[in-house]
Amino acid sequence: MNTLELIKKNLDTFSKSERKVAEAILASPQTAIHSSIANLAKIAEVSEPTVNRFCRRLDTKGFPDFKLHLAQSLANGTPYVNRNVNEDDGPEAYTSKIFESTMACLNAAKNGLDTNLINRAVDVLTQANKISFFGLGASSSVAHDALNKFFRFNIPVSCFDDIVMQRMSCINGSEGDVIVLISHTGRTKPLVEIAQLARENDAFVIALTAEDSPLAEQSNLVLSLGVPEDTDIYMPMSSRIAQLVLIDVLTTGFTLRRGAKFRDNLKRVKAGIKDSRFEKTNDEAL
Amino acid sequence: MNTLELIKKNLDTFSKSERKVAEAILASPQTAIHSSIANLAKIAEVSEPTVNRFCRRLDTKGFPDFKLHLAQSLANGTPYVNRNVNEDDGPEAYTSKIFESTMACLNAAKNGLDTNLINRAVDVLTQANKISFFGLGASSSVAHDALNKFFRFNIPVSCFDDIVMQRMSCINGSEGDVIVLISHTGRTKPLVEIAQLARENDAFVIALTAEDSPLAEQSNLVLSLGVPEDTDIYMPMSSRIAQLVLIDVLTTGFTLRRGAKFRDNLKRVKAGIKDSRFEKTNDEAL
DNA sequence: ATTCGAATGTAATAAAATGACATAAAAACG
DNA sequence: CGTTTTTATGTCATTTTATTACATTCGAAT
Repeated sequence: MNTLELIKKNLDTFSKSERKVAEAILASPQTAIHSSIANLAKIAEVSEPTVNRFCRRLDTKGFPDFKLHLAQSLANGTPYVNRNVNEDDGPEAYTSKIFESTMACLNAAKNGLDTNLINRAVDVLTQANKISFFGLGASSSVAHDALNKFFRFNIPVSCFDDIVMQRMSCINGSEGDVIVLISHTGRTKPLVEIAQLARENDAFVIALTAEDSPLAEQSNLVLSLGVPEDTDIYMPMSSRIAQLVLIDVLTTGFTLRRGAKFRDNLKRVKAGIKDSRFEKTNDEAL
Repeated sequence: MNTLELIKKNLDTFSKSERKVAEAILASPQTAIHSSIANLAKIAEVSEPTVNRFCRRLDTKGFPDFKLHLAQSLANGTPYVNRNVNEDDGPEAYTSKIFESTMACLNAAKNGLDTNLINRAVDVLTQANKISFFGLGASSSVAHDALNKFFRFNIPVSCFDDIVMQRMSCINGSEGDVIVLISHTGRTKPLVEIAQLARENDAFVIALTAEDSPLAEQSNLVLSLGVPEDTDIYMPMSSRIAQLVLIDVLTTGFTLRRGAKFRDNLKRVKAGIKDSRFEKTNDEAL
């Protein structure tokens, strides 16, 4: 855990002098990591061994080791705990807060992912006869994005954000079809019904959604992003970014699995859009 | 700059013994930060002052200071320099590489952004009579996403990924219209033409695109993400994520600017989708 | 009020880092 | 090709820094 947060959290478990040390560090972490133990002791108005004991209490080997941990926690982007945007933030402030919280969220998502499940999902996708991506509302753009990526593999792939089309597509389904359903909450009724319908028609259902949600229960394979969406007054932001990155991961896994043969396909698609470009075209998507 | 990368880059500027130190550190940075100077000297098979001199050469005050820098650079997500996916990566490997490179990319984007321009863009958006988001190909999902966000503000907003619709929409435009064009390269011909057309019809054109691109030249305001897209054989991934986060930033700026009054609107939209959900509905998007 | 135990500080010790100097290696020059 | 000069490296002494052992103080409990 972030050392700085750890200190903050344990403030009341410290003794009087140790708290002085804690406060001196919190007041200026940057000073702390560049001070000797003697210097920090003077700043905190305690003795040197007290500082040392403080460090040990935080599960470090001693003062130098503690400085290392602290330095790392300072480097970690989010120096202070609360990164929520508030009313009177200026452009500078809210821009970096949003970027930082998105990064933190991706980091959390990364750590919470089960790579075995990802591998399974890639397995299933590579063997699919046809792949469909469905999402509603905010998740529909994630589905579109997935379409845009998978379509380059030159395999049958579709994407609908219209519930009627989704239903029809499911009904016409058959074994070998893979349906990828995207929903952050996993509680969107129509989508849960789609999952049922798809399975009744022998399709394989992969869900990008929350664990233990109704949608998860109806799916064959669940890729959950343990992103505790900050239920602030704004809208789902980070969670969706994490979904997109997960799509990137699946796409990459797919590409690797299919091997060199399929990489040629990508090149062909890219070449195809080349002449709709101005010169100096470096080959990626529009 | 990242200390580890710095060492790697300057490998050939070091002297023979110093290179030994560099290699010992690169071989196991984790060991390095937990060693004393004596220990590291022994590992690298050099004398202690050599290690010290090595540290100074990297613009640090000495060995302890160097360890601090190194520790920070190790904490920064990208422990090793080359984070590109390669053929024989397993799920574990490519998953974390993609997440990490996305995070690194967001960090770069964050640092490269001009918050003054963001503020201007928010200004323009709040004063718009009508906002349109246009993108083609991979960027169309970004446009969709923007639509999904801005539509909640209860203002006239549209989004087309069809070039004909985009043209028509521009032709019907008038002063007070704001067109947001999204293109990573800024070299997609049709979109550049749209920019021209829009301006001829007195619309204000905001471009999310590369600096100094044809599209940038045709726009009133350019928000550029200095994301040097890794032109590997895969597809644009990180750059698009950065665009999405930028949309998040604009949305947030918009919300803050409009103040409390408009936040009620958001609540109403959320309430509106509530009954299409299963119980335990926490109010965010689908 | 007294005693016990925890918390803190003092001073000695050990460890680590740095500086000064000497030597060895390499480069430049005749 | 040898000599000189420069640069790089190592040895050893010094200083700084961290840690340990022990003494003292403070505060709570009896």
